[in-house]
Amino acid sequence: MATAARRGPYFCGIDAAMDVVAGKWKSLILWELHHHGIRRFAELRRGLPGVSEKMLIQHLREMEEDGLVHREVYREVPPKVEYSLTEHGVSLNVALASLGEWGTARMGRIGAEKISGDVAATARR
Amino acid sequence: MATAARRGPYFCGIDAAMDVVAGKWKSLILWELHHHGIRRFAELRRGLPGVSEKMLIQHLREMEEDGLVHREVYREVPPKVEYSLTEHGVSLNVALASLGEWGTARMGRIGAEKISGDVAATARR
DNA sequence: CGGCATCCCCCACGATACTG
DNA sequence: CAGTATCGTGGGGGATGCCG
Repeated sequence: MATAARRGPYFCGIDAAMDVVAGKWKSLILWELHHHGIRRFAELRRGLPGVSEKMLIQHLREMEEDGLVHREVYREVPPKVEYSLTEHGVSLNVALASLGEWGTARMGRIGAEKISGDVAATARR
Repeated sequence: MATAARRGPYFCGIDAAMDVVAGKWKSLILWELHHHGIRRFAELRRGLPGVSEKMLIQHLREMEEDGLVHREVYREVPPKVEYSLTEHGVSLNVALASLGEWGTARMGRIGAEKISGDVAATARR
């Protein structure tokens, strides 16, 4: 069963926000959806090298439950499902922007490498 | 041995930032140190109800290794150790501010409760 | 006071296989 | 294509006890 966020009680706002973003891939899913607007399941998979099918769907479901992601199902053959950010999800991404800049600066500071596009999934421990 | 951040490679800045903040209490430690400036070990413990001694010291060491926290040891009897944020740690906290506001807003949205205590009580705007 | 050492548990996460 | 189902595991994290 998907657990999603524990929904409190929290120590403070950061605690509540981290709860929703906790999970190995959630912030990356946010990032991916933010930059592409709408993405199909397979597109998301390709955008997140190394993610397993199971974790991707699980995180997506939890984020949907938390009101961050919208899931649109098209009853066709072959199946087609589109994921996008809700208003709430967009606002979270905006709030994450400054953190992203900090992280980028830190990467330069410590000389960390960046995973570009479809470079090896194995790069990630 | 403490692992601290994996130090890359990363997908993006958010990835790098989340890596450093990942851990059940790290963001809360940041918050606590930010609002009190300098704190002794026992003070931090009291400010984070529920944290175990082991996790607190482990997270503090990792954050020190990541350059976020400064550890000042006084060779006295009884022992005295003071923790504070480095410049880098302060900048991370600044970057976390907007996320904290988002989380606070979300708490209202979903009707989550707040853990009352030193951390929450000292939060002011 | 401020740690470090140990034991142990749970579950987030991964791998694999199958389905509408 | 977009999922389910199931099993196994690593390590994050809790509890407890000892030490300078």
